[in-house]
Parts: sequence; C-alpha cells; structure tokens
Amino acid sequence: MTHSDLSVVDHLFLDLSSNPIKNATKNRILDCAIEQFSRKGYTGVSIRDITREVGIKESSLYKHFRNKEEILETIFHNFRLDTLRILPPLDRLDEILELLGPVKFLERGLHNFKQHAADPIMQKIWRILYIEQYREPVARDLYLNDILTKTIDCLEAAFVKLIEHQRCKPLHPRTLAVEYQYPIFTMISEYIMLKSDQQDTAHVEQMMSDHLTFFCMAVLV
Amino acid sequence: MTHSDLSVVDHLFLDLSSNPIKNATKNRILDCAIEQFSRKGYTGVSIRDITREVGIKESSLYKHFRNKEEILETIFHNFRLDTLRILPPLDRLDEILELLGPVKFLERGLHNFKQHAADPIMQKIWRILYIEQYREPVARDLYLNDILTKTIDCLEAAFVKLIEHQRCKPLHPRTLAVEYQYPIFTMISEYIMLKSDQQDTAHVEQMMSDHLTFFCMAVLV
DNA sequence: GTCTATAGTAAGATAGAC
DNA sequence: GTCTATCTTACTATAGAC
Repeated sequence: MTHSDLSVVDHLFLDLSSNPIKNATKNRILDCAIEQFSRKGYTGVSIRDITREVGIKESSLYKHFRNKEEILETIFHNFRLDTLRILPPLDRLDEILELLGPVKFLERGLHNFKQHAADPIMQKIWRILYIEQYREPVARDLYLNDILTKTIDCLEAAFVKLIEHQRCKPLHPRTLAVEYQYPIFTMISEYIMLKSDQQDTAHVEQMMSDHLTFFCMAVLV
Repeated sequence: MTHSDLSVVDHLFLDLSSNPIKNATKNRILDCAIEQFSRKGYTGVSIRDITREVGIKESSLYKHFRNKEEILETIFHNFRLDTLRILPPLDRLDEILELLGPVKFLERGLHNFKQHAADPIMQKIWRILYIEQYREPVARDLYLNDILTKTIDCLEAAFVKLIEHQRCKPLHPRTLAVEYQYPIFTMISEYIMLKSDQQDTAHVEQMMSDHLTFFCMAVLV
C-alpha cells in the first residue's frame, strides 16, 4: 500500500504531537495493536503478531513507529485526550451545578462516561490500562492521576458547593466524593470486562443507576 | 543443593494437591516467580529470569515444575486457599450475625481481609491477579467467582437476615451488599498497589473505616 | 513505504552426565 | 536434583533493494 486507503480504517488516531494520523497503515497498526494488547497484554504481543494481522512485514512497521514502546505511548496518548470529555471544566463547575442541580449533575457524569466508553476502541484501551498499570509507570500515572484523582477532586469541589448551598448533608466533602465514586470505579471495571467480551452490560448500568439513587437518598437534603 | 535447606525459605507453599512443599528450591522458585510476576506480569518474566534469581539453571527448574504455566497455577492455588479465611462460613452466618451485630460483623470482615493482606506474598499475588485477570481465564475465574461474587453473595445473605431482624432499613439486600462492598473493592486495589510498593496505607485504611461508618449511618436502624 | 534478508538476542524446553 | 550443552523457535530491530 503506497497511498493511504482511508476507506478501510475504522478509527483515526492522533500522533504523539496530537496531529491526526492520515496514513491508513499507521492507523491500522494502532487498531490491531489495541485489539491484541487488550487481550494478551503488551509483553504478550509481538511485533510479528501485529504486522501479521495488519498484513505488512515487521520491517515496514518501523517506518511508522520507532519501536514497540512508541505504539503503546501513542495508544495511551489518544486515550488521555478522549477522557478529558468526561469531567466538566472545573472553572465552570459552579455554573453547571446551579443549572443542573445535584441529581442531574451526577447523571450527566455517568452519561458522559458511557458516551466515552461506547467506543470499542476506548473499551479496549481501558483494558490495556488495567493490565499495564502495575508494570508501566506511564499507564499507572494515567490511571491514578488522570482518572482516579481528577474525578475525586472534581466531585469534592462539587460537594463543597452543594453543602454551601445546603442541598447536601454537611458531611466531609472528600468522604462524599469517595462514597459516590468508589463503587462506580468497581462498576466501570466490571463494565469494561463485559463490554470487551461483547457481553451484555445492562445489569451494570442498572447498578450504576441504583447507586446514584441510593446515594442521593442518603446524602441530599 | 541436594538436600532441602529450609532455613533460607521465607514461605512454605502448598502444591497443586494441597500438600506442603518441603523442598527448599521449589519454595524459592515460587517465591521468586511471585516477586517477578507481580512486577512484570507473567509474560514479562522468563524462566531464565526466575532461575537466575533462585540461583539454579533453567533445566533444574523443570525437575520441580512441568512448565511455566504450572508455576502460575500453583501460585493461584495457594492464593485461593488463603482467601477462604476472609469470609465467614455461610452455614454459621446466622449465629455469627446474632453474636456480633451488624457493625462488628462488618468490622470483622475488614479485619480478616487486612490479616490476609498483611502477608507480603498475598499482596504480590493480588497484584498478579489484577494483571492476569484479563489474559488468563483461571485468574479471571478466581477473581470474579472466588472474590467478587462470593463476597457479595455472603453480604446479601447477611442483609436478608438483618432486615428480617429489623436492624437495617428494608432496602433491596443485593443493593445493600453492592453499596457496602463495591467501594471496598476499589480501596483494596489501592491498598494492594501501595503495599506492594512499600508505601503507607494508613489513609486507605482510614477510608475503609470512614466508609463503614457512613454506610452504617445510612442504612442501619 | 513496502519488501527480502538477516543480524543478534532471548525464549521455552529437553538430553544426558554426574 | 543439579549441572553443561543444545534444540528449536521466536523476539526486536536494521540494512538495503525496489
């Protein structure tokens, strides 16, 4: 393939400089790598495994990526950019909370996550993240800082506002954030496990709704 | 080493038939494998890596294990046996609940988990389990069935009893089980991540206590 | 940007001497 | 049960022709 055949590409990825990757082969390499890494882990997949599925020789891959590690970096870079859409912008938190009220605010968060996680590519990268966070400092940093900490910090700020406006019981805001979000983290990992095996996730989505209801009943005034 | 030198063994493991492994080298192989698998994952560690640390040649390892896979199986087998101590025997659940009352019952569960997880070997196997559950059906089954499902089922049964005895709000018992345990699953993964990096876990233990307090306040009558 | 060919290393596992 | 030696296969990566 000497020219880019975009018609066979499922997904357009961004490179490490956040520029769209126009080359079809490079996109296909990422697509195949994501699929295989998500099932067998980074070290369980060889360059040969990837190029075999893409339909090129090993040597051709090195025209697109300096080495195997750069493929993983690019995958995580794309994930990081996509997760930014889940949380509300912190500088507009006040206004959004006023507008929606606590219940719709939390519902909106779940909705945003589901929209992000509706993309099969993102589901697979979640899975890679879960596998690699114990081995790869970059994955760990992405999970701990970009996902866990940012989410809890955002919720804590929201609960501070809600308590100020007396729409929530005056408990410790960080405890409220943990009580709301920690069960959801477990549900997300269950959700990702099911999705990436093409199993039904209805009962997990129901659990998320039930939790939201339970939580609001317990802490909102 | 032609005789077993038990003095240098940290831990006595059981074989796949649940018999204690008396051979020091075989115990050391398991110990080193656990250490390395927990840091680099199963596929990230070679037989060579393990035998180098044990101080034997590759060929010698095959006198103790049929292949690499059998090492992992033995590790998970030991873990499965150890986790049995965390949950109360289901046939004595009634009597234990009566004796302790709901708060002490839940506290006992946390205590049992911490006792199990105080063993550095078990901390590392938790980590292996988190890494391998997406790749290895045995690991997945162990995590989903022996840990998640059993815990939730046990708690559900406990909440049925508590509602019967009117010591708990009459909510859906499965929802109560999820509300109690799901945040703890997230805390456990945080706990294991910190422990295996020899970092302090006091704030996670505090979160667990705070959650127990919050939960009891929200649902006990 | 694809290919063939190959370098150089490392993998899992076995044979057979002691 | 340990060793040396070896087999076979697989790995990441590069050189150079087209």
